[in-house]
Amino acid sequence: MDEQPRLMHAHAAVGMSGHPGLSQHITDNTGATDGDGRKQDIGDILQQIMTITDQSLDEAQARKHALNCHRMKPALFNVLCEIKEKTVLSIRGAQEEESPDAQLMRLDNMLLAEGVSGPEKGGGSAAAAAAAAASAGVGADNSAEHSDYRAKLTQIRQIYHTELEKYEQACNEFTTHVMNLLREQSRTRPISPKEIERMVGIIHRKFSSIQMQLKQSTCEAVMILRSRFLDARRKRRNFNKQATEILNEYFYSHLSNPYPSEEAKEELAKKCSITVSQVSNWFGNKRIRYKKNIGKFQEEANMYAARTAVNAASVSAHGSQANSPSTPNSAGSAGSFNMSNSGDLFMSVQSLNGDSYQSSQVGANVQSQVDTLRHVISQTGGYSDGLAANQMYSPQGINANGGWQDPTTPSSVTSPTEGPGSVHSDTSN
DNA sequence: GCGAATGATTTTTG
DNA sequence: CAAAAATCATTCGC
Repeated sequence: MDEQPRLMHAHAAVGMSGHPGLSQHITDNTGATDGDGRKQDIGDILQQIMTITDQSLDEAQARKHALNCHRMKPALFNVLCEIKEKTVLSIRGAQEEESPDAQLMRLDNMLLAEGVSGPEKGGGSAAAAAAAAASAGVGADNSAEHSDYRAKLTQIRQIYHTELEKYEQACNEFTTHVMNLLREQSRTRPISPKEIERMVGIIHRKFSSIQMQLKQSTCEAVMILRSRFLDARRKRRNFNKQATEILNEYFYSHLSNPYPSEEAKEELAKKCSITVSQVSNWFGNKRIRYKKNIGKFQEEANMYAARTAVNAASVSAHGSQANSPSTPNSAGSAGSFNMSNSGDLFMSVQSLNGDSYQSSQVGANVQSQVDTLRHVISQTGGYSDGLAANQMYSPQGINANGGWQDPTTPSSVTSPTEGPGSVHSDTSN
């Protein structure tokens, strides 16, 4: 119970509010042990702190100035800075983040690829480049088709750039502000330049994370725009008539094996001014749709077969080595040639089929139809110049299951499977 | 406006 | 993996 009176004493001292020298007296008065002395020191400091509020501002300024002018001040400051540095560093050392960097790079690359964040500022050129890249090889209709797309892309670009600039400016402003503040405070607080640097780093990281969000949302916007405007399904255009004719001609003249090789596809693509994959699509669609309903395509098949026959006839008439059969440029040549002749040619083939052939009656029983046709084809194997005959509306390659045999083998028009001589002509069947 | 046609994409298959 | 089959999304003719 010795404590109580001393505590009371301390309180009393604080309450007494006063002179700096007072503690001295108290210490002297109690005349206590070492421990007691330290406690007394704390009381002393407390009291000093409490008295600060009572001091006038001028007095405080004067004290501050006195402190600043103290000869030991710089040394003390340095020591404090060092200690702080060590503590802060030890706290900070643990965390290191590299993951957002990769993502940021991905976003940057994408924006660059999309022409949003390109080096050039003139909106038109970048957008045009992007549009050209996006629609490479589609054909002649891009400029009008993608003007809307380009406008929207430019809009996104502008928003992106203004926002980016805004963020950058805000970042710089904030950074300089904080730096100034810290520099000023470093006169009264132990703040080392390194710490300021670190602070700037933190600020930059924060702002770059905001920037990343901006970039991400820009990317999303571009993606949505892309899918909306460049999705080929949405912007489907029918091929022009000439292209369709060329494709159909190839298809029906290779009906036994309508699988154009890569080279053939390339050539067709070039001729039709479409892409190779479009040719592939076309043939895929054509094969499946033809096979599904041969009857529906019979007329078309006949037409193209006749045309091809004309072409072949014209070729054979002009000399065997004049025109390569692989270039059925019939659109022009067939027109000039005698069209009725082709009709006769076809009619004669049709007549070989006897009474069974009628385009309207097909469909009911595809299986029997296929069989019949196959039979007819085998009978017409020896027909005239050969070239045209076995190419004519001849699904002989279609097997019982409705598929073309051996689709992997490259097409070869000029090598029919059946020998013309092997078939004896029993047209009565 | 409707349905067929058609080019493209997606899913299945061998 | 390429082709078939199924499906989607658009165009076109009526």
